[in-house]
This record gives sequence, C-alpha cells and structure tokens, in this order.
Amino acid sequence: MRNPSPPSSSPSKTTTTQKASSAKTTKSTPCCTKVGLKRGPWTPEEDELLSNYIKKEGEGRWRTLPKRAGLLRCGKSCRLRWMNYLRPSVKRGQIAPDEEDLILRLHRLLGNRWSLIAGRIPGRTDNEIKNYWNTHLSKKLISQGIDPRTHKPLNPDQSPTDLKASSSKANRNVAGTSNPKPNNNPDSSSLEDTSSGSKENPSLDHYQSGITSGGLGGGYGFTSLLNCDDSGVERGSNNNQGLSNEEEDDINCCTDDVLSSFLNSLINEDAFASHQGNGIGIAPSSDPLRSMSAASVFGFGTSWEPPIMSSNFIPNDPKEG
DNA sequence: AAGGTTACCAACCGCGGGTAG
DNA sequence: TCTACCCGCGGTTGGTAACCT
Repeated sequence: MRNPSPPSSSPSKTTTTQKASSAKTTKSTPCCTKVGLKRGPWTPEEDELLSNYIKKEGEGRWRTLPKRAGLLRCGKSCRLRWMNYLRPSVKRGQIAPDEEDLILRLHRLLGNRWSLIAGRIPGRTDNEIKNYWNTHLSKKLISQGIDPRTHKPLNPDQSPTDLKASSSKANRNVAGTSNPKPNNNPDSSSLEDTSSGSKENPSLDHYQSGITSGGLGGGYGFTSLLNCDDSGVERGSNNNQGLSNEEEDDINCCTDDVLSSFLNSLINEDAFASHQGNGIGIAPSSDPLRSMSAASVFGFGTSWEPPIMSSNFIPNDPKEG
C-alpha cells in the first residue's frame, strides 16, 4: 500500500472538474457547482472537522453538513470522504484471500453492483471493492482467460500473451467503461462454464470450482433475479427470455430487502452446508428470513441449488445486527 | 540518475430513485 | 400530479508512488 492515508495538501485535481453539472438542470446539485468550495484531497484538519462533527451530530443532511461543520466542501464530497475513509467501521488494508474470493463470487452474481457487494463484506466500501476489482481481479481473470464482465471464458483463440498485452493500458477500459451496466448477465448458461479454471491462483480455483460444483446451476432465472435492480425492476434486457409473465412477476417482485435476506441465506446456508459436508443442508436459524431457503423466499420451487458463497467466510453484516 | 511507464486508489461527475411539499 | 431536492450509486479521472529502461 503506497499511500494508505492519502490526505494531502496537494492542489485540486484539475479545472475540468469545475465544469457545470449536466444539462439535467433540475437534478443538478447546487452544492457541487457552487464556486469557492474546496476540492481534491482532504487534509487531516478537514478529516478531523468532519469526523468530529459526525460523531457529535450523526450522519445525514449532507447538503447542509459542510456549512454546519465549518467545511468548505460540498456535501457529496463530505459524504464520500466519510463513507469511504473516515467511518470507524471502514477496514483498511489488504483484501484477504477469503474476501477476494467472496468478491469474485458476488460479482459473478451481481455484476458491478458494488454497493451490494460491499454490503456483504464487512468493513469494505463499494469504492474500495470497485477499485480492487478494476485493478486486481479483472486483470487476474483476464490473465486466466476469463471475461471479467461475464465470467465466461474469453475467446479461446486469443493467446494468453494477447490477453496480457491487451490488459495493461487497456485496464482502465476493463475497469469501468466496458461495463456500463451491471453485468446483469452472467446468463444462466454461463454458470455451467467450467473450462477455464485457474491453476495458478487457489482463490480463483476455489471460485471456479464453486461455480462449477455448487453454483447456482439449474435454478431457473436466479441470475435474472439478480439482474433486478434494487427496486425490483430488471435492468438487463435479455436475461429472462423464455420466462413466462408469472415468472417475470416473481422475479420483478424482488426487493433489496429480499435480495439482502437471500444473500444472507446463501451465506448462512453455505456455512451450514459446508459444516454438514453435503453442501445441500439448509441452515436452521432463529431468523425466519434467514431460515427460509431461497426457493421459499422467491417461490422458485425446488429448482434452487446450494449457494456459492465461500464457506470459510461468513460476513457478519453490522446492518443485520 | 533521469525519464518514461504502469499501478493504485481517492475523489469527482452525472444520473436515477425516493420523497416531501 | 408535479417539482425540487437529497441521497446514493456506478463510472471515470488524475495525482503520485513504484517500477522499468
């Protein structure tokens, strides 16, 4: 880690960031366009002001917070700084192998839904996970012939050298630009892709084998389910082909809470399953939601199969109490 | 040692959803 | 129902440390 605590007094990035917000004027946030606000890296003094204020007054009302806290920053900037860096629950430092494994698995399920992924990895922020994905994991997958967007094998004709060559400066593109919307599409068939496992990275091996063996295989539309956005509206355009209207209704009715519960159940059930050694068990739980199988949560009948979470990592989401 | 390139990551931007009035 | 505002998300940028030639 080169610069674990980046606050610096270096000048603001660039004037380009001073450009007015979008043409969507009704949505523009005045705090961001207001001149005279400080930009760029946070100083320790600013950090302290912000932390102290939030400790005293609590989070929220970001728009007015800077003024109240005596900061010359826009609310967005304050929120970001707090969320990604100052929050006490933020865990700094290396991503552990089990965390990496979980990120891989969750990304396969959720695509670039960084906040959802982060919600399952205690102490990690969406920004951190996104960065880690873009700088490490996507490259790793590419170098192993796996398309980081779809988690499918890349074109088998493409030699590893080509892959490597295209993955360096182009990494920036691998990062965000090439995946404008959540993967949304590890379509069901992709779940059976088993051909390109890693031999050099145990973590990825685990990742691949998890997909292969436990996976979400079989279950219809689970990936479609995960393509729902938080409000239950499916973002992907073509993942529910072949589903009946009722099936689509089932899928579209999912909410973030339900999804969250489902992810928890995946985690719990997997832990239980691995404990039982058969990979199929359903974890008993005092939490009714958690104790429900995904099938019962979503009415998927019996088509749902055991979870894919890493069995050695059981996040204890603070939100869940 | 110097200059160039790559890797990393904090911070910014634009947009969409939710909601109060 | 409409409008304005707030919040949060995902994509992108750019500064800088580390590495390479």
